[in-house]
Amino acid sequence: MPLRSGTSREERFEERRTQLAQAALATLSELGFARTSLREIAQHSDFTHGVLHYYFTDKVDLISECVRVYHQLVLARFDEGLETYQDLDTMVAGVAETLQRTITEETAQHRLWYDLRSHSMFNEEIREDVREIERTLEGFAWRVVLRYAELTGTEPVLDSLSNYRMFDGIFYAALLDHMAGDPEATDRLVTQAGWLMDRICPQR
Amino acid sequence: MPLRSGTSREERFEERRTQLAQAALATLSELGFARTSLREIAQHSDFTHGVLHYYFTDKVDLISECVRVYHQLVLARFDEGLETYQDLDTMVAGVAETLQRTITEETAQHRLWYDLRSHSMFNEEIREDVREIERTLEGFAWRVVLRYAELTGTEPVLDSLSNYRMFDGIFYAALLDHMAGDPEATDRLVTQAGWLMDRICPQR
DNA sequence: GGGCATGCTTGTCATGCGTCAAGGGTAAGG
DNA sequence: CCTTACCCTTGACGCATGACAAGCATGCCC
Repeated sequence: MPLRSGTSREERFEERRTQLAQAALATLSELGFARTSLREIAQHSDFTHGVLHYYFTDKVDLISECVRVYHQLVLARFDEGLETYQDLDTMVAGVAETLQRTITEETAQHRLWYDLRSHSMFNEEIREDVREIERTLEGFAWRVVLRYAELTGTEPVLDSLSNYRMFDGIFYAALLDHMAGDPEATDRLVTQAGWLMDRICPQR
Repeated sequence: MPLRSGTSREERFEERRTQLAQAALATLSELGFARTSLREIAQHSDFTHGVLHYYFTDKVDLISECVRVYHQLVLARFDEGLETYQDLDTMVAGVAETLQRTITEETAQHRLWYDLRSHSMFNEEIREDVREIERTLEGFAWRVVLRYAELTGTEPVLDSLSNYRMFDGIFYAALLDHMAGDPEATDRLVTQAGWLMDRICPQR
């Protein structure tokens, strides 16, 4: 009966849902939204396509769960220490390295996110989930800026939302360039981010 | 035989292709990429689905033509006079008004563009077409900045590509917000654009 | 150890897709 | 007036999809 004793039925149910959503995420990030079918998802997991209908009422339900699981991943990834940066040089180098690495190594995940956000333009059912993730990203971007301001002894002259939007703009662009094979994409991103940061936290 | 006498076979062929691509664009901007089928496109035109295969070898051929037609539309729209702005106040007001209007009135077309760009992440065949359009947009954004610099007697301190990417970032964000029902989306865009512009063309 | 709920598989259904072939209507040219 | 070339419609195909129902296996409980 239970896969793991000591857990209730509901817990096990939720656990499986999460597992399946994770498998679905892997497929989505490879093939993109448009090409991903339920059978394709099942094939990339240890199950068959029928099980998806046991755990999800329909495809939209699955996708929504995927978005929520993705959100958790985003949260987990960005938890890592901003406070470890004790001086400006370390932070600048660290952020630059992180940007470069995440663009080149986590390309598929970022691509999935932007694909998802695009689909929220046409699919109202996932729109709220997407905005929730955006709020998380906005919060993260803001914490970076605040730390930078702290280390430079300055004050941000831009609001949190605008700040996020501008950084998101250059990040998305760098991702697109990188995927198109542009070798200078990440360097350009770092330069642009530095430029922006200095304008958001101007030295007196 | 000919729809219009005085035109060659090739010309008429190209003309029909363009017409059909325009009809396809209308459908795409309404339903989005994922939901648009050839039958759906035909149903929104004066023809039946079979004709699409007479004028296009396959679906990718159609989409490519759509992107090219869209590009022409973009070019046409942005041709309107930047040089009519004779002083700074007129320009600021004019650009602000244009931004507000295009977001609220041409929502579907912008949405289509970002949908298209997203799909270029997974569909390599349209990637080059998309980049071509981006170059056009970049050029337009740069001309706006140059005109602004001229009227303020300043010099841009950012390169053309970075400039485009940042403006595109806030524009895309405003579009998403507007579609999500946020009534302040366009006002925020104008504010952000002003902030950015002043940093790109700083007063000495 | 028989009964039974749970978890997963298998097979099937209708639908809609891209593609294509065959054919009809129409107007120009002999 | 008849032929011919062109443009478009119709209908059909093979296939993939989301959804679902029936059934099988597993392991707990009485």
